[in-house]
Amino acid sequence: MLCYEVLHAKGYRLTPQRILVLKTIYHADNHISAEEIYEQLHDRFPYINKSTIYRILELLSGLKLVTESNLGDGCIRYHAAIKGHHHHLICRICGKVIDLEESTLGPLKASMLRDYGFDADLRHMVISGVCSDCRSS
Amino acid sequence: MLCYEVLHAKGYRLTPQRILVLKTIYHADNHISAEEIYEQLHDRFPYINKSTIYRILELLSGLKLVTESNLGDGCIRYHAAIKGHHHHLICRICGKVIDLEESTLGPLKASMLRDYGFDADLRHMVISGVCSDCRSS
DNA sequence: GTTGCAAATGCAACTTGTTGCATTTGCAAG
DNA sequence: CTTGCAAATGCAACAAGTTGCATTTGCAAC
Ligand SMILES: [Zn+2]
Ligand SMILES: [Zn+2]
Ligand SMILES: [Zn+2]
Ligand SMILES: [Zn+2]
Repeated sequence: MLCYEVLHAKGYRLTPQRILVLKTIYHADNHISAEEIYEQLHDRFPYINKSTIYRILELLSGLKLVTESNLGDGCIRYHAAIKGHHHHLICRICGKVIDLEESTLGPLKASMLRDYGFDADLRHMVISGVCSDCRSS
Repeated sequence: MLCYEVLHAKGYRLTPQRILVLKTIYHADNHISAEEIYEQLHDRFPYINKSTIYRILELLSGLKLVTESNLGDGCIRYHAAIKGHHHHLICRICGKVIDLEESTLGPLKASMLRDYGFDADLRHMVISGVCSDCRSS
């Protein structure tokens, strides 16, 4: 897996805990929370500590190996960056989630750069609002 | 203050705690956190309870009397909606904050509506990235 | 001004996430 | 295969935010 090489190249150790967290995020169907990662791993490997999980997630996020997103359920959720980027529209009435291609926000990124010289990090945005079904009723 | 009328019109009681929280947010120079509101109020009115503050903020936010935003310092910060809306670009290198007029994201809002029928709530976005100064160095 | 009662608050226990520090360990060098 | 040591982890205490429930109170009706 490419992630291991990134860690090694930047001088970070390849510990069993880091490998387990990376595998858990990679194999998760959807976006997974720190708590869920901890629960899954602690069942099989009781020696794994909660604070270690949080520190590993902070590291992986800083290295951009995983993306963080706040889907509005009160916790940060993680996603393997290697699986690609995308955005979410979340309906605040019915909770439905619409996924957007990363490229959808290309014009926005370009206008930020042109007007403000600001290189916006738009890899995994979450936008709240009301979906078409809920608007018509 | 208009906020009181909104509360009354929707059938919510006008309690001393709610009035104090509204005044504190309105008179805050910048975006203020729940913890800061609690500290300021608890100094002068020791009977005020922490959980009450959090519940009031949740209510005011739901009624759109205040806007929530995560400026990346680990807590949600609040802003009086009556003072107007805007967006923030935050540089992840130097921490500088660039404020945007609400209208800047008008085209984005329009394209969400046109392409997905989604009425996006873009009143107070926070976008992370790298500012022009930090990019040139 | 009383009264009645649902709404709001205070309290305390709890959950979730963070931090400082002692111990352990990945891994590079010999 | 050892050794050395900075990096990483485990632990326990802590901070921030949430929840259930008993008590209090805003306020509308009389
Ligand atoms: Zn996503
Ligand atoms: Zn909906
Ligand atoms: Zn703001
Ligand atoms: Zn900068």
